Amino acid sequence: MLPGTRLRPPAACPLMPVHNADIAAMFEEIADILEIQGENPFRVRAYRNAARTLQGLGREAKSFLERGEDLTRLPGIGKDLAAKIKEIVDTGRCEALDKLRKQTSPGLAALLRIPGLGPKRVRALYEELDIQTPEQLYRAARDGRIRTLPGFGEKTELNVLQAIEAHVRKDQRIKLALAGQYAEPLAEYLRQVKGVKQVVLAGSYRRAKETVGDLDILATAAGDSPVMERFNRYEEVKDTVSRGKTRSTVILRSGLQVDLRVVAPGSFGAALHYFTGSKSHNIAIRRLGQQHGLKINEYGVFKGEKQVAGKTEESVFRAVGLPYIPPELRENQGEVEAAKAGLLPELVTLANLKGDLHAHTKATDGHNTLKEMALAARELGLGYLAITEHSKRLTVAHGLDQKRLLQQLDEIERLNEELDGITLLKGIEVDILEDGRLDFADTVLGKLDLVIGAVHSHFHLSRSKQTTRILKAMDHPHFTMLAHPTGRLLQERDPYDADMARIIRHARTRGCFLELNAHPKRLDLLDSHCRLAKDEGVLVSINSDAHNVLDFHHLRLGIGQARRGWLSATDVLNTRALRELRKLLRQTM
DNA sequence: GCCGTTTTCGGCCCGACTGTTTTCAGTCG
Repeated sequence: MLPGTRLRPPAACPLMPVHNADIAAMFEEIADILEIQGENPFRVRAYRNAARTLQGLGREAKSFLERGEDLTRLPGIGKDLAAKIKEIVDTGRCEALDKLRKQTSPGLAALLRIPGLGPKRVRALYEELDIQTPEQLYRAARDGRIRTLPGFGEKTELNVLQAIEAHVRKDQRIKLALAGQYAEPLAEYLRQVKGVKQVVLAGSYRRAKETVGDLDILATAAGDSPVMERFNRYEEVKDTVSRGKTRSTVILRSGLQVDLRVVAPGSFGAALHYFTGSKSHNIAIRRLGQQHGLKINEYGVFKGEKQVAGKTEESVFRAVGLPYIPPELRENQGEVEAAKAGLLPELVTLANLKGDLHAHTKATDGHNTLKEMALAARELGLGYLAITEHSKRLTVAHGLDQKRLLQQLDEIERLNEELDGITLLKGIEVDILEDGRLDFADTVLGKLDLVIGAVHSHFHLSRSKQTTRILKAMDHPHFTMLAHPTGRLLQERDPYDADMARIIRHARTRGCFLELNAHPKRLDLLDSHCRLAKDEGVLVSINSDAHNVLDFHHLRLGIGQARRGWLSATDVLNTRALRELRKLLRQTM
């Protein structure tokens, strides 16, 4: 099967509410078409920047307009784009996009997604060979027609063929935790090579993004080190995509692409900054450099010919008058401005966590006993652990009914008397039923230290029904915390459609909490939700959702996600000591 | 199309690698 077109979400129709993602998709489409038409690349970038701003906003553009707030205050959005956003929100359409669509073939944007094809080549393929879809491209390449075009050759034709085939086979991104399993051993292998001084995993892996598209590895090494040679001979390497003296790209057997960049030690900081990204953060920093009369590249910070910084990342930031910005914040989502103003948050760390408020045992779908889970949590330095089994409705997980829950509460009490250094809290992960009721009676829920509510069914309700359902559950007097608030499973299931901004505001009103679920598949709240929660003063609990004793290590992933959401220790519920935690929990009951 | 310690025009980040070229365009990150 050919890749077909990776379809964008359809442009919103006038009767449907328009979300930021819809507007962003329309702006991206405009950018694609303009790019193929050979428009001013900076104009193209303006649309892409605006799309990014909208996606990271955390609040609907619609609500800005309803409150009469000025959209041009947002970064990368000026008078023209603000007017287009308003047009899209009001009508569901964008006249400029409609016009562009008429001028071009709808499939061309999909061709841009094929590695090796940029706007120039896509345009040439369209104009010379009338190629409009990946299928047509595949046939043309197979028939040897691509090589006849000026600027194309045999090699390019072969690369196109392979790129399309690879495009079909592989999922584009892999989950952060899985990336680590490939990345860490490879980094360790490189560290063993003669002459190598430092090896660091950079890119989106270092920024702790939920998924990673490729691995970026930075090394410093002596001039005669065989590191590049050894990299290309790593036993998991299947293909070498490109290979130079300072930079190589390979594909591992797993399909994962890995870039290695080697620089001299004096350039380490500049290269690490450059290679960590994000791209738009780097652009912002380089622009700031220009304002200071400096040129910044991966080799250092330069005033004229002279290198003035770059040995460490700190020195790069210092050169442009900024404090160190942690990698997780480098998305050009306000971190540069915050750094300038001295308003960067001191981000939460794993060491700040004093406990975990979501875990399962053998009683439902977990694999270890209460005691084993308690001891494992204590081993990691946690002082408390909430046991939060599934409720009876979740029969697939062997959810607890009232009798079994009460038995478990007794057992927890006995264990708490027996164990030192860890306290088990009595909880439940209760199902939020379709109508917003909870899957247990008040009398039972009242006996618990905390009640975590979760949606495990009816994922496809309309936005308004889903939102109402969750708000109603939160209104329940015993409701403490909303678990995995978006319900997404990375690369498996989209989040359910619910108004997160409203849910977060409601949590503030009700005095309850939101979970950041640290499971490698979940990692929700999203970063933008974390920022919203922080702004609203809603505390977030970073929970492992452990189903066995090894799962507590997932907390590290949750911390990465929380840091990307700008959270400090004070913004996180389970950084509190047990006594203070109990006080906070009681306030919600 | 955005933006302003070079502010309403004229800039807009910067370099490596490949392939098709004889000096560089295109793509990528």
